[in-house]
Amino acid sequence: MNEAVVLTPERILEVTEDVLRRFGLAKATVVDVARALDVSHGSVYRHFPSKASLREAVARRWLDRVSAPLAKIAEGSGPAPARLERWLRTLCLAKQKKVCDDPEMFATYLALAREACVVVKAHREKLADQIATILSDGVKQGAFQVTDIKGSARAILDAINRYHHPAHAEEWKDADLAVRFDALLALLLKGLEAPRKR
Amino acid sequence: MNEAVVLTPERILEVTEDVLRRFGLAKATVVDVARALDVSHGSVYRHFPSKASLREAVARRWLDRVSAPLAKIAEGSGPAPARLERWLRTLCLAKQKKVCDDPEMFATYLALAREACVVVKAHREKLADQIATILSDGVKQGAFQVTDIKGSARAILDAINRYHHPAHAEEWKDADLAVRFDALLALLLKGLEAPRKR
DNA sequence: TGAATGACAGATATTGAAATCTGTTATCAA
DNA sequence: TTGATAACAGATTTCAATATCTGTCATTCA
Repeated sequence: MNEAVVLTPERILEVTEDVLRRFGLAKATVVDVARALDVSHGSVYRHFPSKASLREAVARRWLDRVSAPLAKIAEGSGPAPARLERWLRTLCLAKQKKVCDDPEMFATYLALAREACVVVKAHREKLADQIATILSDGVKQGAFQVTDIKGSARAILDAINRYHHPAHAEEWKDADLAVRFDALLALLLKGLEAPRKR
Repeated sequence: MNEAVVLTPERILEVTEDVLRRFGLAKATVVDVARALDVSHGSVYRHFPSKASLREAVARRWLDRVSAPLAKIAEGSGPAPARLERWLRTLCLAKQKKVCDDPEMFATYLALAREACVVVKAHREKLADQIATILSDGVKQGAFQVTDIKGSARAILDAINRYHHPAHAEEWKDADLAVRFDALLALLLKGLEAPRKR
């Protein structure tokens, strides 16, 4: 089964993800990971200086799966308003999907978010950068009137906080979620809109 | 000390608040409350059917102290945009102040919010109603262009979620809080703004 | 020589018994 | 008759002993 496979950080991350999915964050141990890799637990520490940093690396890798497809939308072409709307909807749907599809990894993300972990902050900053790309295009297209691109990008991300931050995941089951989200998007897009040339 | 004072629900709520502040939510018991009232713990159950409902009643009373001053602003007069801004700022400042001034009661509020407690939902609904009052005035004044008053009120409350929801209290210490909040308010107010008559 | 192991110490989690809490009610006293 | 108590049962928490985990490092092996 476990043949002479070279132990790599990537391999450790894969297996750690599996262990987290199986046991949950609270019960998963470095010893579990080592056992699954058929190595001593000391070997894991050659690649990750602590259990906490292993946990962060796994979360970072997992969150990158959320932000990578969004980057494609952000860097796309076409009218900026439609692109921003698509980006925002995609982000929130992706997070909503993760709750159902990958509950234990999502719980890890929630735990890290509660700890104000740098990985979650970096993820948020990456998302804001993507929004800023779209805003910048929108200004060039004359579709958006935005003076502070980065500040507005962050404001938008804050504004939809309730729809993508893991602390609010339970609320994503509310029957009126879509209606409320639509109303918020409409308000934000209107706030970004450049005056119509008449 | 404890003379023949009639045991009333109001009195129980006051003392429960004191017990919560002293011991914190996790350690405070009905027996503690009864002891502080110099009655048997069974007596508390004559007025509140369970520990949970006592906890909720205390939280409701405490949250009413947040929403009551806001109602005064909402029902005030003057230009709706300025009033809405003042209302939003007052809400967020009040919550920020509670974290420092009343940490144990705030922690109780956080715990209830995490449980999707009806008290917290009612609080949120009350806040949205107050925003709707201001929006309605703004529409009458020709300052706001809003088609769905209630929906927009909820959208606004969602938009500032990161600045008033207890789950985000740790983030209220961020150095850039004020700048980010300002940017968000500007965006929201612009989104509400009626077209200028030219 | 670089990677892995296994032993180790201190930290943390688990466990089962004991203590305490929550909610209830028969009884008592005013 | 109403409000309070104290006793009770089942549920939950606490506690101290034990087990396990985290992180480290001397030793071994390929």
